[in-house]
Amino acid sequence: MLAEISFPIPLRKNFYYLLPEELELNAAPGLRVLAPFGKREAVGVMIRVMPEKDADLTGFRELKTITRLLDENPLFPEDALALSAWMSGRWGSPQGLCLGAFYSHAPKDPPPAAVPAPPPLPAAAFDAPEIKELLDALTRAEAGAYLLRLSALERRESVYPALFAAGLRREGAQGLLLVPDLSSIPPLAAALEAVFPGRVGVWHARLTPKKRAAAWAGASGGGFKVMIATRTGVFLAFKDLKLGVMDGEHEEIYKQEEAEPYYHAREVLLRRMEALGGQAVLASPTPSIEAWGAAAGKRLERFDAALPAAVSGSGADVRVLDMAQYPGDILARPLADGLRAAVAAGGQALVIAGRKGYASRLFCANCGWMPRCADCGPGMTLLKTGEGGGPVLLCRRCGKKEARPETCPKCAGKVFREYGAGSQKTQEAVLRLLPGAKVARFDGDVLRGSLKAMRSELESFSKGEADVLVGTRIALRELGAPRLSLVAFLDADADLSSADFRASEKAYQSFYGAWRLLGAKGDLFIQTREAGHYVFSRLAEMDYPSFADGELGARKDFFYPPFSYIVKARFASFDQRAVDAASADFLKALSFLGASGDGSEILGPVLPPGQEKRKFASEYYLVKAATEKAAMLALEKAQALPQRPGVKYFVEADPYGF
DNA sequence: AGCACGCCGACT
DNA sequence: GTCGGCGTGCTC
Repeated sequence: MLAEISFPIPLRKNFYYLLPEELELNAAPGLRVLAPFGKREAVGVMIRVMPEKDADLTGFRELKTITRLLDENPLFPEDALALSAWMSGRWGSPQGLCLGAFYSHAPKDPPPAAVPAPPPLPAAAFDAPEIKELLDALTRAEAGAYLLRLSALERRESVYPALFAAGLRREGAQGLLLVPDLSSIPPLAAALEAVFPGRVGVWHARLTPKKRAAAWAGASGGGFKVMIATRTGVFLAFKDLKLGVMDGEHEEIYKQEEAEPYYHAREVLLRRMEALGGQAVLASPTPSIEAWGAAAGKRLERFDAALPAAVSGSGADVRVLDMAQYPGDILARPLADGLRAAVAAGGQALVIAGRKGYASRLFCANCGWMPRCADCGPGMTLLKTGEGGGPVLLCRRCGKKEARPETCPKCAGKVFREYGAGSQKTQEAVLRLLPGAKVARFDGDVLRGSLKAMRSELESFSKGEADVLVGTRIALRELGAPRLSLVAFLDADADLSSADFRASEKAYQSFYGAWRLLGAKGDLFIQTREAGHYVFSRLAEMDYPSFADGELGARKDFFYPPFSYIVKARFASFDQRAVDAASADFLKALSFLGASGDGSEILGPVLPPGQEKRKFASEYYLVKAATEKAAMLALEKAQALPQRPGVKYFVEADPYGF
């Protein structure tokens, strides 16, 4: 007999091996095997066992023989092979790498047959009346997929333990709680410990090898009742996974696109829980429009956490400041007044700068002209310190530097103003405004400088020692603040001006997140030069469901997800003709889409601004496929395009970074 | 991804 | 004269 083996390597093919007779009886799909591979031995996963005559062995020099089986039984009770095959087709990474995501953390030696489970302690009941209907559904049904819209003041620490207490009543049933970032783990783990003492596991990428092995054993052996994990936890093997909960479902971090295998943890979780016949809950105060649409289309059942009547209707005041009225100001007058008042009253303020450092944009005070990179297009940022000590303009995309212009090339004006400010410059501006205040800073620079410096800045704010924290957006996520009474976004436009169809959603979500952080009262300031944008007009109500309904309608009108599936294909070369030829290949290979009559379409070519002047040609297309199946076929065809010399190909399903 | 082979630069 | 850079090619 032969065995077809998949290895965790970036190759889209599997390998055939001879299966020794003595292994035949124990061989089965889903088992890990050790096999000679090139000049080494490698661990692969058995895809199937078949008679020799079924394999196409033309052109083979020799067949090697499986060394040994690493597992007695498959590590996954569900069909991990089918899941990884779907994952491979959906996001385009080779199946071997997708399987690797499931199998790679397993210890190489077969896990002991009987894992010593801690004596089961009685699970404490945990009540959360505001989500009673969802708790009832979790208790009643075996299978199901739900969307939980958390209200503005809901605490995750009270809601999630109740979910698991309701969903995991059966002895042996296990739960998985996915969280977007490490800082969420300790408080949630503590809250879950109250319900399942001694039976809560933690999983994230930075575990030491020993802890990693223990966590794996606890999940796969059934010892842990609940595993709380970051993104990769969606691939952990469980003995009896019954309930998967995703916290902060709208967070982009759940989409892995920086390294293969590519996937979206939300989609993998839903698919996996469906395959297991279990339950999934997507939870967020601001659900993604994809999840919102799935609920509207009944793929998810939606529950809204009810606000206690006493607090509904209250919340921080929202002030959108049109920066056209405050030219050149870092802190517009109303914000400056608000900051003074907040600190004077003993409150804390969080100020979110657009970028780190000193960076800002330069514009002509007379005509509004802004310098752009002559080579590649984007607006240039102003740095205080060039090599000669004077100010220089920097292109963030290609790194081009040039001197700050003396006169405006458009109107010959000599007066320039700066717009926007980095965190460092902002910190100085805040110090000038509030001479006696303690101002901490938290951004990428501090982060990279040292972990200790970062912690101390953040902690001084979280403990209430600092009055103001100036940071970039990451500060929002890491934050605890006892007396927070003001949050300000100094430059809200950066996100909105992009080509990303999710730009409005993302912007609204981050404003809403900040508003939520403020709690029952306080001030949220948003500085913008696009005050007319509809995101701002909708902010006053702070009514996420109504915003999401509107956004979903727009997605439908423009045929974007969740109404279509996107595949992005980009071609780049120094030779424009080669790019044209690659584009022609692409359009020809994808011509089946137009013929299908299901509404699928191809958008493009999209050229980066200023393309004509550049020596490097680049363009992209967006395939909007009507069905997942059509998208997967489009992805496959785009990946199979003939490689033209000198052309770089970037093909991506379900892109988030634009 | 590993791991080897392969052909050009600074060193015990 | 060797060690070592990473380009290219292959893995049933």
